[in-house]
Amino acid sequence: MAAMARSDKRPVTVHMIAKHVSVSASAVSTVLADRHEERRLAPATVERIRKAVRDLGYVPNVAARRLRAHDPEVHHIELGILTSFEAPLFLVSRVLRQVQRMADARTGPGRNFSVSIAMFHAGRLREMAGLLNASRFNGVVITNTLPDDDAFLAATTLPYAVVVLGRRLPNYCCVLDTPGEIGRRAAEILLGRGCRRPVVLTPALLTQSTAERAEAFCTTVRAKTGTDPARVVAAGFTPTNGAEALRAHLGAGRGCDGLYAVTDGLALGAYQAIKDAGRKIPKDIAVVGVGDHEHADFFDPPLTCVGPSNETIVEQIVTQLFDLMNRRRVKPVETFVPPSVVMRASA
Amino acid sequence: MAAMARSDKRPVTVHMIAKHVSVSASAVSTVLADRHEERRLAPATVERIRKAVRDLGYVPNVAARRLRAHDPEVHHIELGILTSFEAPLFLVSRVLRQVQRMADARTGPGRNFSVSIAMFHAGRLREMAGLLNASRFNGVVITNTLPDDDAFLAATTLPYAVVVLGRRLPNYCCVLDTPGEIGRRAAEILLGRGCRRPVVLTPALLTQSTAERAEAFCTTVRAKTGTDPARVVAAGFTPTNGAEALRAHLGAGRGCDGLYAVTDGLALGAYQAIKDAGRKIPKDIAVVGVGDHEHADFFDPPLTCVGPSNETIVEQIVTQLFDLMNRRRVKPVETFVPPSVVMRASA
DNA sequence: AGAAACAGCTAAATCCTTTTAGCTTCAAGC
DNA sequence: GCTTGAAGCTAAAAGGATTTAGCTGTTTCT
Repeated sequence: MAAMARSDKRPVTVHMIAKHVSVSASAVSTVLADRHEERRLAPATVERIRKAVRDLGYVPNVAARRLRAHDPEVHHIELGILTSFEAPLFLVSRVLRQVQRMADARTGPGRNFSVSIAMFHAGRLREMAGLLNASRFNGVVITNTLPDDDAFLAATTLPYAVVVLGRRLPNYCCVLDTPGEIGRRAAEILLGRGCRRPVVLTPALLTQSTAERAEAFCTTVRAKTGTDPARVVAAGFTPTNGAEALRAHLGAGRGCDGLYAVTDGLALGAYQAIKDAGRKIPKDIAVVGVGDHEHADFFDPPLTCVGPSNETIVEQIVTQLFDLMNRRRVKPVETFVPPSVVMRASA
Repeated sequence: MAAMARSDKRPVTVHMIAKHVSVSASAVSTVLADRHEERRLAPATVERIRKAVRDLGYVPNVAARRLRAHDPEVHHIELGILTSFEAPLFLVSRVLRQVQRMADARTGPGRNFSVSIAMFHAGRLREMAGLLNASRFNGVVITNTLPDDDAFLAATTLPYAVVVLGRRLPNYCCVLDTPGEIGRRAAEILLGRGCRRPVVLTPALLTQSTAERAEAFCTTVRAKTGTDPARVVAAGFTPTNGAEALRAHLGAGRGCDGLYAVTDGLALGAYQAIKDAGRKIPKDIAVVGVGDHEHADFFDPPLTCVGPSNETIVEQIVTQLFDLMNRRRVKPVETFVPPSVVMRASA
């Protein structure tokens, strides 16, 4: 039966079931909604329909249901946060909560919102259903894209409200931290503590933001000390990757008295490697992260962060998204948010 | 203008714009899709339409677009993970990834899936748009519900594929850890280490699962030692809440040589309170968590966990969800997954 | 002058479901 | 024999947007 459904050319519709059982579409719909009692369908008919529904493998078309079911007096607005599967959800969930808050404030009779998170495979944003023909969302926030996705976006202007978080793309409203600032401040903190052998820890696959942080860090260190910092490259961006990479570096006896990790996941792994090597944070090695981990404050010792200032970023994103939807803003703008520095015990 | 749009009775449709400008709906649609060049609309007309679109505050109806835009040869299936805003996303994102993996495996010509996370305000699941009339999802996984939501679900059988994670509801397929097991094992570990004054740390607002963990823990301790463990209640479930609650307990001089935290967020906060009090983990106070935190392995010391075994749970959920959608399973079943124990350094 | 090309637009069909109003047939009641 | 009621079903409209085919004038070419 299942195989039969699989091999069918077209999706099964209510009409096809109706034809198959020789009844009307209305009868089928009635059964699907479990309202055959109140509408007095004969039990035998109900059974025949049920069987056909099962045998043909019917799956309702939600778009059609929605169109039909919705109250024509109310406006239903669909918002999405688009992020890659591979990325952590911390910032995303903050954005979601804030979007929801603004949506709730505008919800009333005649207007309501649905906010959801949809994920794409990193580098394959273009394959996401309904993106191009605007048939899924009234407005989206896009984040955690890879270079391929950026290229796709740059080449296609999506015909609805789009705010891009953390990337610069000329044809969209973009919100991101002030270029170069984060890496520079991180370098200043480490050098300010007297670090002589700073190290930067990055994942192998750099995004626009991580690349820029590393770059600015190196540039600043070079400018102030004349030499480039060591670069330690982790296989991925999990704590495990970070721990392995740093362990290898420390194990090889190469010096390190200050570490800048371009994501907090890596910093967390670095903590473990540093402690395993018998070094103290911050006495032997000072550590600076970026504040993209929910619990940076509960690291041991608490992690000093130079990073995007999340409240401001989220606020900007949401304001722009709603402005775009109201057509109050027309031209794309780039918004740079200065980094926030949170000094804690690790540096 | 915006005010005007706000006060309108009904949502603005393409037809309303058309009437307003005295052109046909086709013309308006053409302009909305930015295809007026290829379809040779007069620039003046385009401008008039554009102005009306702005003035009337048109927002497209995505359900209608989707119905029209979709390729009738392909079946589009919409899956959702429904969770509350307040809950952490760790397990949710694992479920999502696994659902997506199974969906990808079944995607082909003629069949594709969208998976998304939708959030509800804790206790107000019933207000989620499209839940009741099945006009939003073909199948959902529901989790992180509060008692009010559970009551709502128990009273309403949603007419599509639903799997409930972490709760027992008679009318749905439920997947959850074996009742009582987690708390019991946690107690055994602490008592096995010779703890005499075990403490259980819980949030003030208990869910089915947290309540049960605490209960089973207490029962086991009572059975083996004759006395109930101390109960420390945190205001919420963040690390900060946990730290505050435990600090108060330790500060008051009440004893504690073993701690069971019913969520890892609380355990993380507890670590801080314990260290601040100058006590060592696990020497002075052993700690057991539940493994719902992504990085329990990178706590310092790594957190010993007795908790749901996530791979198994996620696998069960996804299997059942797809079975339900294929109508291969009809009756609701309860699936209990035995807890997994991960001994690390904290106990 | 007549044919062809073009500019600028519209009518109607289509996507899939659900619901409303109402049609047929048969049985019971007067 | 005629009305009434119920049982069991159907036809058709509606929901909003998009697209296809095609219509009406005007201009250009021969």
